[in-house]
Amino acid sequence: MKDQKELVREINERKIIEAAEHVFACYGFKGATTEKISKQSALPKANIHYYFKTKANLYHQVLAGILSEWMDSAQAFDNQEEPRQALTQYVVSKMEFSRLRPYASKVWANEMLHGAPIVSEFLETTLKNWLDDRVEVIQGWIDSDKMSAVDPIVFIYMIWSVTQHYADFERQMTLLNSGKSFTDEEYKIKTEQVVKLVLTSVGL
Amino acid sequence: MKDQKELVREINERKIIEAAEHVFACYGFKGATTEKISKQSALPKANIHYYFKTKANLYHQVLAGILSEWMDSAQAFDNQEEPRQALTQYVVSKMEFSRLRPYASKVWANEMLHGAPIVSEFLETTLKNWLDDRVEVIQGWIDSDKMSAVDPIVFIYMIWSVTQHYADFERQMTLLNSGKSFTDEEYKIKTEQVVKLVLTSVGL
DNA sequence: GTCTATACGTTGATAGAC
DNA sequence: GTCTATCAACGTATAGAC
Repeated sequence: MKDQKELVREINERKIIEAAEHVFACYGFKGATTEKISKQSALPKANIHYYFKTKANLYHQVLAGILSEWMDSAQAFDNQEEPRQALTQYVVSKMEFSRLRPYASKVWANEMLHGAPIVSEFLETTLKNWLDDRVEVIQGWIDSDKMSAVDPIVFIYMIWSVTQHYADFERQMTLLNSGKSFTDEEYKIKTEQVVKLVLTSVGL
Repeated sequence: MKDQKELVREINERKIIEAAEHVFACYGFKGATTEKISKQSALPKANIHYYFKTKANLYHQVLAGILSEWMDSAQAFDNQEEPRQALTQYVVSKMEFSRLRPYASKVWANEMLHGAPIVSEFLETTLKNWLDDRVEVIQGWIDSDKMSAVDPIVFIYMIWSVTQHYADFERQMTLLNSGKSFTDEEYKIKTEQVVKLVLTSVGL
């Protein structure tokens, strides 16, 4: 049984990581101050350093959490054998991630924009392996005439970009929508449209 | 005829804006320091302030330049009457922009990620008008059965995201390509693939 | 117009009382 | 483990010599 202090530590670390993800997403690594994170988490600034030692370390841990979630949602691709079902499920899962975890997506985008200094290794190993495998699966579908012949990499990048756009460029979309965010119902329809475009683009 | 000093001013301002675009793209607004910009432009730090007064003002001017280029490339959409030609030209033009001006695209993406504090007004007015007009054009094509019935907005967002991805996520693509950037020839092929996917997605 | 030296504010991090 | 007070480093901006 966990003692009191351990429990407090867990709760506070979670609070801080959530707050940090929010602040890093909104201001970037440099623009995010430990004071902003402390206010967002409703915890004193010194506690941020007590729990995470440095801002850089906190950022690392935020990214680690995002990577682990990213890999989870990547599994949606493999739950189905047929391209139509697999791609639908994957796109829907990516769109849900953008809807539910926009800050995570933005932190990720920010890290990429600025040269991926922290997650380079993950990209070169885990993600590259995942991508290579998925390219093979797609190539298999193409070879057995289940979808049209396209460059699988270009196709996957299209799925990533179009789905992540709904998180990363949320602000642009809202401003172009007369300042109104999409309702859940609207977002559901947008998701269906995205699925349709993606499937149609490869003849499904 | 311009005198010597005016010429020097023009040349230096251009140098600084180019350097600033590069540095803002790589480090974000906060992460970009006037010292980095001064080194990148090979001009003393004090001159940055002499020409642009504040870092914020310099950032404004960098964004203004990007907006103006953005509107130029937007015209590619209107050079053709038929959807196939218009969309092809537009996608190619967006892909070229990502290839030739990756830093501009990244500064833009960064501004969006962090809530578009500077360009909100442009988005709500100029860009919103442009978008509304293009939505009408696309709806016209749909109504006259020249392309399949899709949500024009979702479709345009797809074009934006997939083309801009090649600039903003350049680093991710390079790392997933065994550390090698795309050659001009490879990029040309990728562009053709993107055009094909976009056209096919709406039945063209 | 150019550039060195510096003032001032901000921020990451810690010491030390509780 | 919590939190206030404070330091040291950095970065923007400017003053003033050339």
